[in-house]
Amino acid sequence: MVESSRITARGGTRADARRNRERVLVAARAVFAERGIDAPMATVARRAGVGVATLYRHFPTRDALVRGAYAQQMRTCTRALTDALAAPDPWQGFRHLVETVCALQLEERGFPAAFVAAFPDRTAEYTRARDRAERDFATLVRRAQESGALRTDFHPSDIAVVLLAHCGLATALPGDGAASRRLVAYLLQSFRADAANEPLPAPAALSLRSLPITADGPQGRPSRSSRH
Amino acid sequence: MVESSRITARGGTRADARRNRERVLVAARAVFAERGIDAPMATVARRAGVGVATLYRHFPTRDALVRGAYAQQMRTCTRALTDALAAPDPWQGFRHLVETVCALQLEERGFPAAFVAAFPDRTAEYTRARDRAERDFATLVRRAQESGALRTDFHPSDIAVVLLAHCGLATALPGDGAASRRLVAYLLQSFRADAANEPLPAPAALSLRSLPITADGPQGRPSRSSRH
DNA sequence: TGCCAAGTGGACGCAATCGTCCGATTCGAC
DNA sequence: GTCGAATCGGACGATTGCGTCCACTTGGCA
Repeated sequence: MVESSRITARGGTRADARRNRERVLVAARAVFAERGIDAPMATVARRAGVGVATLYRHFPTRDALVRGAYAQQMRTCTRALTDALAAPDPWQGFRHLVETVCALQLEERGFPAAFVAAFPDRTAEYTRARDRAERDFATLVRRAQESGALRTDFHPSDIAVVLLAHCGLATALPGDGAASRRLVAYLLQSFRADAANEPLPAPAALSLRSLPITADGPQGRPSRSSRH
Repeated sequence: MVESSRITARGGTRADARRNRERVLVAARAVFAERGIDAPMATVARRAGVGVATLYRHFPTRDALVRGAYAQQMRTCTRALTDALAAPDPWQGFRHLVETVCALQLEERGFPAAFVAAFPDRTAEYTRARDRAERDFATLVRRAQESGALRTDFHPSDIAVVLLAHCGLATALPGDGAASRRLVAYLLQSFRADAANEPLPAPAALSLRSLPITADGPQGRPSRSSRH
């Protein structure tokens, strides 16, 4: 995984190309934050100070751009999962993981949509990473349940429910930390074993990979017409 | 306000016009369910078997069409609130209200977006209805808290958090009853007074009317490019 | 049955966005 | 400093959706 390109001495790509790529990513995050993940590609290019063709050369599709823009955040998520597994108290690890991912969804507007959009991604690398994340998370859940803190009827697929719900909230109220924290706190409390006073309905049993997001995905903004 | 048209005896409008209006509403629900609330107006018109101009005459803006399409569901919501207030056990009323609205959000795809989009509506009628709903709901909350079933730190604005989160879930997983029920069950359990084992963060204190939805609203679908 | 306004439908002009093509420019090795 | 190649950026044609205009049809009262 070291030999991706070896033309120009070190780094592989030309210096200006690399610089432009970075500029595009910064601009993409800014534009996505302001106008949503559907913002015109040309807007991103203009903000980055590059031409449209340059943008398309670096990122042939919108998905590629989105993935590139939030790669850092995605890495943070997987690291949070690793940390959670390493934590001495599995419940604290679990709790911290949920809070971290939700905070991430909140702070970088546009990331929530990118996050759920990445689930069904077919890229080999992503498939592997996702499968591993699923396995790790299931392990974390089992440990937290064995420690007696997490209710035993919590199902690993519940995390998808939580993330999708929080994604909806974060998208509707961008940057509203109070609402986000409130929702997360309610949910975490109901996940505690000592809060389980009633049986739950059957788990949704979603596989992260089977989310039908890309099929038609979250529907667009309620409206914005009245331009007359 | 009676003499908008007085040519045709009873009803005010001509029979075929009324029939077309109904056909448009049915088509709108169908199309919104399939392609989201942003579906082209022309598609709705075609499905209804009418021309675009006819559609625009009945519903000058997309918002008007959306409002018309889900007026019935909105009425169901307000009735559910009335019923909840009338219920002998305020907690059961509260619980039933939440479940009803969420079930409604789930069954009629496109309704969730319409529902949250309607919050900041400036129509006089809607403003009045919304204010009344807010007052009634606050009353319901107070009663449920006094009965000892609802935790005392539940804030009326939490309902907005719940509905937005559930809306996100319902939009991402249209028709997935299992996920919806699961989320609602978790949340309802955490609202019980006997589940309150930790203090909550501060409430989001949203007013339904101040939701910044229309400003830029829920961001579009994660992507769908790759048309090449 | 005949009249006329309300109602209807499709075509049209406008605007936004997409993704590609091509000439000009810049990089960096020699 | 020079040259070849990679890169750049704007323009372009195509597609899609919006909302209006206008000529035709239809409903229902006289």
